[in-house]
Order: sequence, then C-alpha cells, then structure tokens
Amino acid sequence: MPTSRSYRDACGIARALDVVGERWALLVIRELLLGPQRFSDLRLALPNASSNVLADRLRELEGNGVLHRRKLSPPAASSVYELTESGRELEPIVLALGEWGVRVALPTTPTTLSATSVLLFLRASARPDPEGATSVCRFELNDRAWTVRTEAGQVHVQAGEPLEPDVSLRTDPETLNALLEDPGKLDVVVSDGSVTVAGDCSALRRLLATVEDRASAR
Amino acid sequence: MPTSRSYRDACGIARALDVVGERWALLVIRELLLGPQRFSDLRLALPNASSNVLADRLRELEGNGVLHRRKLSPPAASSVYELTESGRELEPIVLALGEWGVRVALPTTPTTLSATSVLLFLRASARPDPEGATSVCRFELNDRAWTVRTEAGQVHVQAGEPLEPDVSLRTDPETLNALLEDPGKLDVVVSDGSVTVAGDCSALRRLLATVEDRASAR
DNA sequence: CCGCATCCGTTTCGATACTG
DNA sequence: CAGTATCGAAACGGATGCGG
Repeated sequence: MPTSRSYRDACGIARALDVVGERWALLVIRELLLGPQRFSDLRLALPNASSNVLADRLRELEGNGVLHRRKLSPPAASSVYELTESGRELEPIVLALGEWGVRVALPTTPTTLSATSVLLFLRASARPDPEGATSVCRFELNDRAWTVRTEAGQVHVQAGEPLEPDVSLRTDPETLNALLEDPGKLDVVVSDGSVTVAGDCSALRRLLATVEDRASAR
Repeated sequence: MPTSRSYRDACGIARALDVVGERWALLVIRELLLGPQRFSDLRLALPNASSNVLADRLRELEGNGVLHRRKLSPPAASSVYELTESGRELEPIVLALGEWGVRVALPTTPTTLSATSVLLFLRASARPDPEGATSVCRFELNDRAWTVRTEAGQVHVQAGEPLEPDVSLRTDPETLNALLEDPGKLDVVVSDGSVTVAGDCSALRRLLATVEDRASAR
C-alpha cells in the first residue's frame, strides 16, 4: 500500500517533498529523464529497491501527476512509465542535486551504476564542437540500446535503436563511466573485451574527447 | 540513533540523497537558509517533526559536513546549528524544489507555516525598485525578530534585531503570508489586531507592493 | 518472463515522557 | 533549553508466489 504521510507544512519545499521526498522517488524520476521505462527496466536500474517499494512509488507518483503509465502499442503487451510535463520540470533540480552529490564524499560500500546515470552525465558534460558534423552513436548497455546524437554543439540521448548509427559501442555502465573519465583507456578496454566497438571508431573518439570535468565519476 | 542506510548507487543524485534524502533533512536545511538556529527554534519551525528525529537528522547532517554546531559567545550558554559552505550550496536547489512544489496540488489537511518559509518567499518574489531608497523593516514572527533590508533592487533577510528599523511589524507567518498575497489587507489585519505596525508604515507598504506572482502561497 | 502482490523480519518514524 | 528514552505504528528490504 502506498505511503500517505505528509509534512503538513504549507511551504512549497515541504509540498514538493510530500510528492517526491519518499525513498527512491527521485531515483525513479532520474531513470525516466531519458525516456519511458518498463517496470523491469526500473528494477534493473535500481536493483537495491525492492519490487514492492518500487510499485508503491510508481503508484504514488502517478497519483500525484508526476508520471504516467502508458500501454505500448498492440504488438508489445507491456506498458511503460513516463514522466508527465510536471515530472519533466524536475529535471534541472534533479541534475543540480547530482552535481552537488558528486562533490560530497564518495561512498565506501560497493555501488551500482545505472545506464541512465552515466548517460545523463555524458549529456551534461560533453561539449561537442558547435561547428562539428552531426554524428550518431549507438550505445548498448546491459542489453539495452541507446541513441546518442551529437549535433550543433549539443548531445541528445534517448532510449532505443538509432536509425543509422555511425558507430556502435557495447559495454556496461561502469566501463563507460571509466571511459568518460579517461578516454585514453579506450584501446585497453576494447582489447580486454569489456567494450566492443563496431563502425566508425573516430566518431566515438571525438565524442569522448569533448567530455569536460573529468574529475568526477557519477 | 542516526540512520545509516544508503542507496549504494554511485550516481551523484543518489549520493546527494544519501546525505539529504532522509525525512526532514531538507526542511532542516530550509530553516537554516536564513541563518543559524537553535534546537528549539527548529522545533518551533518544524512542529510535526519529533525531537528524536530532529536530533538524529542534525547529527547526520553535521557528520556529513552539511551543517555545523557552534557554541554561542559566552553570554549565551546555548549553541546553534548553521549551514556549512557545502550546505549553503543546496540553497538554489531547495528554492527550485519549492517553486516546483507550489505548482503541485495544495494539501487538504491543516498545515503549519514557518517564519523562514514565508521570508524565503518574500525574498524570492519581492522586486524592489533598483533606484529606490534603502529601507529596513523589522519583522517579529512568533516572538523572534528578523531584519528585512531593501537596497539596490534586492531584499536581504537575516535573523536578529535590526539596528535602526524604519518600521516594525509584529504578526504570525500565516498572516504575513496572506499579506504577501494581498497587501490590500494590511488595514484590515492591523485593525483586527493580528498585525501590529510601528514606525514608518509607508516603508512597509512599499515593500509589500513589490511582491510579484501573487497567486502562490507557500 | 513480466508485473506486480504477499509475507515477514528489520529499520525508521512519530508521539510522548523524561532528564541534566 | 536541549536533547535522550521508550514504545507502538509505519515504512522499508528481501524473498517468494502467482496470474497473465
């Protein structure tokens, strides 16, 4: 059963926390920032959240208009969760919280790292040449495909297969994150098999080369 | 005893929530945004938080370097909690969360409203004339004094007595909030005794007149 | 297999009482 | 005033079940 406690405080901050302040809520929202996800995708991305809590949070967030459950078109019988307009308005706040979080102490315990987390970081810190050519990279992380498009000085990331990728890269979030910190490792991780690259490798190198602020993993 | 659970997720967002994601943590930070507060001030501002949880949060936030316990100078035997540099960096995030929160559904249950909440809203939405004269208002809310200084198009708010107030206003947070929504009520609330004004009333009227975005209480 | 629901031990929270 | 102690209620975390 969903949580129904409230701070009973008229302040907007408290009202926001009534909606997105329960455990895991903002991480669910993080996972949806790059596009709709199924229940099982969320479970994979947030393996430390138990399924009942995840189901509770999704119900509550849907009830509060932050996200929305949508049936996929007939072929697929499943449904996905996607942010509403209201939910998308949390994006700058969640990203700012992340920037603050990377500055506080690193955790000592072993951690997970979701594909979305790394891709959000990539999108936020890559600064492609505004004059540079458009390029399309396909990222396959944990058996799910993502489209990373570089154009006009911006990086666009979305879930799903690209139509005409210049290059395809298959790895896991941790390795990709290591690559963002140090693109020089590309040859090493390719040769040890933790990354597979197919296509125009130079497009990938160009993208990696534009990532700023290398100090911080997220 | 303080909580010690973690999301065990390397993402900066999750790491931030490990620090400020526990219940009441961000509201404690809200209360400290305008300056140091004693334990009893925080209790008064967050009456729905029980004292043991408040003590736990303060210990955890201090341990994580978000705030700091400081002994007051000799005359006063008590101590105060104040944000560290790291804690102050949360200010734009917390305020943005508040702006989001006022746009989501209003609560149905009766609520509290702290002085800090209303003063943060005042500071954020007042747009005094950049060419206008400096004025100093003294606000007394729940028997605590605040200094609200208007100068160079900005409003500065801090806890404590002003040196030379142009005007002094005594009321409660709810009534002040109502005044921010509709300054026209000033005469009414003064005559019914819920607000007491002393000094140059026009300085107060000028301040109230510059509050934008009247739709939203916080 | 997916999308949860149920069960159950543990942790946290909330309310109140109590102490230096 | 500034917390601590106690205790029942709620939420969480982990495992397992189950219908579609």
